[in-house]
Amino acid sequence: MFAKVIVDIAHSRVDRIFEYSCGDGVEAGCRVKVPFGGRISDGFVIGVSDVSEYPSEKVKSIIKVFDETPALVPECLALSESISARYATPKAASLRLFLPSEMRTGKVREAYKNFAVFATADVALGKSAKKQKEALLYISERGEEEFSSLCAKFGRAAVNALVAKGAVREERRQIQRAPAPYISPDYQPKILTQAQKDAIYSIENSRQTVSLIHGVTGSGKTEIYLQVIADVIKKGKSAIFLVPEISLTPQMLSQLRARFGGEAAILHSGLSAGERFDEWWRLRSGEAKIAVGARSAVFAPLENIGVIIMDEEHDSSYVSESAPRYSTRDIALMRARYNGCKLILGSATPSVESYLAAKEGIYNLITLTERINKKPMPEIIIADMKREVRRGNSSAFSKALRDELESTLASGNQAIIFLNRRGYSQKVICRDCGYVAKCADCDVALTYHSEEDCLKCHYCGARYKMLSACPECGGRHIRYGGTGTQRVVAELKEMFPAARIIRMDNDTVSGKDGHYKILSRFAAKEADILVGTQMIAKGHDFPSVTLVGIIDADMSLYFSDYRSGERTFQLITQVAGRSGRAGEKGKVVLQTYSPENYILRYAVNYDYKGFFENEVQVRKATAFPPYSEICRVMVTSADDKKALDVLKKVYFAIEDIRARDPDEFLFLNKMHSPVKKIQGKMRYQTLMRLKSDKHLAEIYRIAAENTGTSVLVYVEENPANLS
DNA sequence: CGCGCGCTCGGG
DNA sequence: CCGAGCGCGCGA
Repeated sequence: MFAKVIVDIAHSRVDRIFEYSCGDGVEAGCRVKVPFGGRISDGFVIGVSDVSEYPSEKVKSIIKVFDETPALVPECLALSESISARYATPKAASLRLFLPSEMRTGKVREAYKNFAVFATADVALGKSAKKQKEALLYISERGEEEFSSLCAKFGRAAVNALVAKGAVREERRQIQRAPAPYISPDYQPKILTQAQKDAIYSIENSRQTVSLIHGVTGSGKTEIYLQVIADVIKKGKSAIFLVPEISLTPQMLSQLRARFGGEAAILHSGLSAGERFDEWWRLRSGEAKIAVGARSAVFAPLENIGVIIMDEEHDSSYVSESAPRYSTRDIALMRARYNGCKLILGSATPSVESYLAAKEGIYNLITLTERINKKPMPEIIIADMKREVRRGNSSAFSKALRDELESTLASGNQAIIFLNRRGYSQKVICRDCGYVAKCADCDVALTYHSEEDCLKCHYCGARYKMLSACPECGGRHIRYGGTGTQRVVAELKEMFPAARIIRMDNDTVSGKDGHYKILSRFAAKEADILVGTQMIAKGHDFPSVTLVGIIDADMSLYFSDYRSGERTFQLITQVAGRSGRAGEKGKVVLQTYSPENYILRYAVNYDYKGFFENEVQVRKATAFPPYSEICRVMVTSADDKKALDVLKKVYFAIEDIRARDPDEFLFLNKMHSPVKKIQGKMRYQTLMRLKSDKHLAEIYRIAAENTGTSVLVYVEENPANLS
C-alpha cells in the first residue's frame, strides 16, 4: 500500500503530496511519522492507494502511525482543501486547524490513573493485618476504587500487601480530565413563546442555508439555539455552537451543562492542554455530540452535523488573527454546505453585511422584537460632555452620571461603568514641549498605570519607569492625557468613599477563572460598582444592576474606519443591555462630545433598522463594504529594507492586475501602516478598495508567494481595524 | 586555490 | 522548512 502524505511543514515549497509505502492499517486522516529530506517529520495521510505514481524504488516507508482511529474525518480533509484554496495557505497549515495544538507537539496524550479492582476474598491474611482486612472488606463491597484513594484510606503498605496476595488487582485505565466546573443541576425546560416557536419552524423549514436571527437583548435567542440543538441531537446528529470567547460565560456554560450534560464538549481558552485534548477526543469518539466554543470550535471533529450556530455573529473575534486568517463564518458555511445543514447567525445588532444579505433574501431573516419578560429596554440619557467642560467640569463624570450613581447607590442597587481603555491615562505628555512617551519597539504612546506607577505598552506589554522629568526638555510638568479604568476608579473613590468598587480589565483578570471570579463576586453583591472594559459588555445577567454609565461613547466613533459607526452602535446597545435585566427599569447614561451624531441618536432609541437603513445608504453612496471589498496586504519585518522591497514587489504585482482590469479598482496605494512598528517589526501595507471579490484569490496568491520567515505578508479582507 | 556566503533546488 | 550543492568573489 502507498499513502499520500502532506508533511507537517507549513511552507509553499513542500505543499504537495509525497508518497510513502505503508501497511494496511493506514487510513486517510491518520497522522504519521515519515523520513523527509534526510530527517524525520510528522505528516498527514490524505489518501491511500494500491499503486504509486512515483518510481516505487525511490519510495520510502512510513516510520510510525500515530492514530488507530484517523484523527481527521473525511470532511476535515475535504475542508482543508477548500481552506487552502480560499486563503492560499499550505495544506499543512489548514490541516493543523483541525487538531488541538497539544496533539501536534506530542506532549499531551491520554491521561491514565491506576485503579484497585477486587479479585478475591479467598486469601490468607495475617492475624495482625487489621488494615488489610478492613481494606479488603471495603473493596469487596465497592468492587473497585481509584488506587491512590484506597491507599489514602488504608495505607499504601496494606494495599500493596493485598495486591501481592492477589486479592486486589491493580489496573491502569484511561481517564477523562473533567473540565466542567459549573454544573447547575436544576434544569427546567422552558416554555417557548410563540415567537420562539415560529423562529424554530422558520429555521428548520427555510429554503436558505443561513438564517439570521435579529433579536433584541433578552428576546430569548439562547433558548432557540438550545431547542434547535436538542432537536438535532434527537435525530442522532451533532451540532456546533460558536460564541465569542469573552461571552462564554458561566451562565451559558451552566445552561448547556444542565441541558445536555456530558453530551456537550466545551472548548475555551481557559482549558489546560490536557482538558482540551480530552474534550476534543470526546467529540472525535462520538461520546459528545455538541461542540461549544470560540472560533476554533468550528473545526470540531464531528461527523453528521445537524446545525451550526454562531451567536453574536457581528463580533470581530470570529476572524482569526494569525495565519491562516480565516473567517469563522466562511468555514461554518463550508461545513454547513458539506453536511447539508443549517447555519444560524444570531445578534441583537447584526453586522451590516449580514443584515443586508438577509434583506436581499440570501439569508432567512427572523426578527424578535419582544423581550421575554416584556420589560422595556433601559432608558438611555445622553450627557453632553462639551457642555460639562464649558461649565468647568474636568472630571470623567458628567453631572447626570454622578447624580444617577448617587441614587443607584442610595437605593442599594448596582452600577456598571464602561470604558474601553485600561490603565490610568492613555498617554503622558510634557506640558512644556509636547513630548509624548512612546514605546521603543512599537509606534504607540505608553499608557500610565497608577497601581504599579509605571508606563506600559499595550501592544507589546513592555514596562517603563514613569517619567519624573521630560527626557526632551527636562521640564517637570507632566500631564496625564486621556482617561483609563484606573483613573475612573480613583475618581469614583473620591466621589463615593463608601462605595465598594471592582475593576475588571486585562490587568485584574488573570488565571484560568479570573474572569468568572470577578463576575461572581459582583453578582454576589460584594461590590456596588463594576468598572470595566469591553470584557464586561456581554452576556452576563446581573439582576441588581440598574445603571450603566458609558464614559466615552465617542471613543470608537472617530477612528478613520468605515465600520466605526457600526461598531459604536453595537457596543452601546450591548453595554446598555446590562442595565435593568430583572427588577426595576434600568437606566443608561451615555457620555459624548458629539451628542448630535446620528449613530448615537439611533442607539438611544434602540432603532437598529433606522441605523441600518442610514448606514447602508452611506456605504452605498461612498462605495464601501458591503458594496465593495476593502483589502489590505500587510508586510511586516524587523528589517525595514527587506520589508520595503517586499512591499514593492507585492504592490507592483497588484498593480499588474489593475492594469488588466482598471475598473475593478476603486483605490490602490502602498504606505506605512498607521501604526508603523509593533514589537520591533516595521509595518507596511498595500491598501485597496475593490468593486468585488473577483481578484481576491490572486491577491492571496501574491501574498503567499512573498511571505517568508524574515518578512511576513498576509491579506486582510474588510479588516476590523486598520492600525 | 580554497573557502565562505548566498541562492537554488530536492525532499517520496 | 532544512540541508546539500554550486557558483562567484575575495584573500593569501
